[in-house]
Amino acid sequence: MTNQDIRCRFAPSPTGYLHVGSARTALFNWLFARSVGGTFVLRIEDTDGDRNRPELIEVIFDELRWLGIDWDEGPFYQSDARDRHRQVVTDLLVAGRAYLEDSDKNLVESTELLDAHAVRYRVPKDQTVTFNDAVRGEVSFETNDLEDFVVWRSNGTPTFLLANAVDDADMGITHAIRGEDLLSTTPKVQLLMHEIGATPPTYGHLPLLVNEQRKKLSKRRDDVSIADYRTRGYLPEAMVNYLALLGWGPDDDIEIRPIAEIVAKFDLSRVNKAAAFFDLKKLDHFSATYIQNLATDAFVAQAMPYLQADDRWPAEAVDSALVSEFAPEVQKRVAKLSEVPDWYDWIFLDTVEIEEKALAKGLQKAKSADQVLDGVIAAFADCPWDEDVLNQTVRDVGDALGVKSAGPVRVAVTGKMGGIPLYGPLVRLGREKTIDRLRAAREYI
RNA sequence: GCCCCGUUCGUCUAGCGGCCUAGGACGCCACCCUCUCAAGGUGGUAGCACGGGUUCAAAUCCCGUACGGGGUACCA
Repeated sequence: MTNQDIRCRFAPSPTGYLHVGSARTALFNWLFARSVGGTFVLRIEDTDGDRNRPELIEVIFDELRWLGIDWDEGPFYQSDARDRHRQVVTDLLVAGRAYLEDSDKNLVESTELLDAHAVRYRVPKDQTVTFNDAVRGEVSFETNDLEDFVVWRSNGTPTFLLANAVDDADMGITHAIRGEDLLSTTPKVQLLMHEIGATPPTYGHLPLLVNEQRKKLSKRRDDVSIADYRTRGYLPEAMVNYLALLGWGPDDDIEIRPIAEIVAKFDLSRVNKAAAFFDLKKLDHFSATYIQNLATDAFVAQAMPYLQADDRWPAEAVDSALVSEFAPEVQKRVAKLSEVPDWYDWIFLDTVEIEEKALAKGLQKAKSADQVLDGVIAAFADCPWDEDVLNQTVRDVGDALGVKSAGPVRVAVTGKMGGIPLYGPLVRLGREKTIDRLRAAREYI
């Protein structure tokens, strides 16, 4: 088999939104396929009729595309192979390799029986199922530890075990890369594959992604929806880069790098075996770095929707030229796009509300803040409205009083203790609004 | 309970018998820069779970113990 013959797949079941664990599995399959020049197949495992939510299928595709994970074949739907699955179960029953649950009949005398009875596979005794896992090495199970498992539900649908085995065989999948939570289902699936005369693919079980409690990430408990990260304005490149480093690391210690390099470096056999904690702090660092490296225009284009959607001001109030002017300063300060508006708010707002701690620390407790504001108000009344002049003017007022003067001014004008450099935006804000804010703040002291 | 898997700084990882008095990154701390907050720069903090082997030599190989996790559904 050459690398071009390698076929792997991502096979999600549409029972929920795409979450980071699934996305990581999809990514590793994709990285593996791309790194060896093989084929990446997308298959939707929609056999569980009750828990299926068809409306989520498109959403899953959309999230994959957003992440830049493209597929070469598919999407295929497991439900389309229903007849094939039914035939396999029937063959198993006829051959005596499986039996109907809650029924005396050993054979399928009428196919209707398959709509009312579950079917269990007759697990052979005294066998050892051994396979060479691409990431964990040799793993083996005794069939005597396996119960006769259900391959067909009484509602007339195949279970994951059967559908997965049949589909992987029929689609010529050579490598099944999936989460470690599926490791113990492997012997069952392999047994079924042998029953239908197929050669099982090479399995590669990825270490689980876990939370602080070291438990498998769960949709209920943990914050794991890819869609949520997207909404919050994480860049997909950062997300993918970070995800690629969970359970794997390049040998040259370079972490933040283009996906093409990751593809070139990726090696399935070097994937780790131990569970990995999904660390939001590190993701933020990756995202911040990617945002910082964005060209100004690209950053502005991506940030505009977040600015326009902010309900503190009308969308029309967001002037892209103005956004652009201070973009480089904002880029250095955000980890995700949803944080952007808070760095610009004081520029778009007519009046600002002074934050509680800024009021206390920056104004009321600041030394001579009242005199600073009085001095600046007076000086700003007729000085040239220029960045350098404003800067120097505030300094002079402070020097005359022997205190640091920029703090109170910043709090008065922006309502916050910290922010992007003050004087450039002040020029754009204008003399009138600036002085109004200084006067308003003066009242609080 | 039973089966399976795992264990390098707090976290993600490099390491695949000598290059390791264990490297990088995030975080944290300090300093520099600075109108603030950041960014950036510099430095620091902290780890091979434990016990036995094998070997001239072990983070790396083997066995055991402890701890953690996954599975044990007519979910996947």
